[in-house]
Amino acid sequence: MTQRVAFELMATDGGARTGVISTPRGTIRTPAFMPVGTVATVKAMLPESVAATGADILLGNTYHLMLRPGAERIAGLGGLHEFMNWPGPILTDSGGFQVMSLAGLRKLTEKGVTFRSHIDGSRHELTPERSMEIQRLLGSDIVMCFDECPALPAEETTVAESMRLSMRWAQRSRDAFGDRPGHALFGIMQGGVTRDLRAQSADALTSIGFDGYAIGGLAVGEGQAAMFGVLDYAPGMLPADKPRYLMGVGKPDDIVGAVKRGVDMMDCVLPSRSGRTGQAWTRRGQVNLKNARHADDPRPLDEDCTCPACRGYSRAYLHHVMRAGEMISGMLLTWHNLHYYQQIMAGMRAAIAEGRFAAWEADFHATRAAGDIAPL
RNA sequence: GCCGCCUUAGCUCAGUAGGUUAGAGCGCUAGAUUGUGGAUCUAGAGGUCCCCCGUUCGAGCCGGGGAGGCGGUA
Repeated sequence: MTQRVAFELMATDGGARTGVISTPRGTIRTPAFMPVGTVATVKAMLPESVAATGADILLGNTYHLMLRPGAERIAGLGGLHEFMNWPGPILTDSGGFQVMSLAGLRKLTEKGVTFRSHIDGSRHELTPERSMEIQRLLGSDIVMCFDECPALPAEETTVAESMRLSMRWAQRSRDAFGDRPGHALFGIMQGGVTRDLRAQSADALTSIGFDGYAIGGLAVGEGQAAMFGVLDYAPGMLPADKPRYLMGVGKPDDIVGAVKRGVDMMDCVLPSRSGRTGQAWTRRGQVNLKNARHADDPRPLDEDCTCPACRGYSRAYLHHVMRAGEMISGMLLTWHNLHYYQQIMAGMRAAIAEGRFAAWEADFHATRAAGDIAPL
């Protein structure tokens, strides 16, 4: 396991890029969508099923796994890959985002964050050093720096101070991570929707030096137009020879727009969470299977989709099991959504490689604009 | 037959010293969800307050009669 994590850029088409990230645990085709497996499970899915959708890499989460079952316990059981039966690459989020979104009574200092668990109220401390240790114990292949992610909109001075703190934490993360062949450390750009702050953040990160660079602090309330506004310049501020990871994004059209602007990796809870709440994402846009109009519809969700939900079940059945709260509803729709997301990624990779991304994107939008199939 | 209790939204039920437009939970119809709490939030539709008569300026509420339900009893 002395092979280094490396990124090879294969082709570009406009701003869009395609390539391969190689790791000792396998290769990651980019642009890549990473299903989220927060607590050592992609909810409602077996790992082999997630792989069958076309996913090369999963996300795990420092915050959730440190609280339950505990990083030391997972290390004692052979690491996260062994523990959850996913042999491929895993990227772990550092916990900064969850401290913002979940923890109660958190206290932020230069050193790190003290907070109370959302599970049992117990007190914990997370610092860049501890986050690096937890991600090492988990055996993460791609480790994320510990950062702070402010919600938008926020005062520019607040965003600036937060960004500078995250940059100091990035240096401490880099120092604590050390040199670990076979494992990568990604820095996280912050700076909200202010170009100058994004530039300062990019400069800080590139002077430290990372194996890849994430764009954080987006899709947190600013809206797609503002997000695309940042993505029009942010990827270009990062080294072209390293992967660029847009964190937490997004809806299918967010993903396409991000790849168009030079993003190589993304993750989002949306396909899996939506799958459990009845929202399907298809070529034709968003379809809510809980809606009454599907109750008598014998047609598949998408007749051209090859996922198990579309091959074997009617809209009426998906509607029924979703309304009845049956577990298979979350399984089928999650599978479909993850499958569709990976189809988008595969389509973009092929189009970029062949220099026809613009045509692919036009078709993507035209198919969506036509809308869902007509009600019976 | 007699006695008691009950009848308010699709369901289960609140609601009176008699006072604008009668409420809740669930369900239903929709919406939101972006580095996952299988979480949560938002909005909407829906009523002959069992029926009739009366008292009253005014009745879901008070009086009389009737209908239906549940329980007890002969």
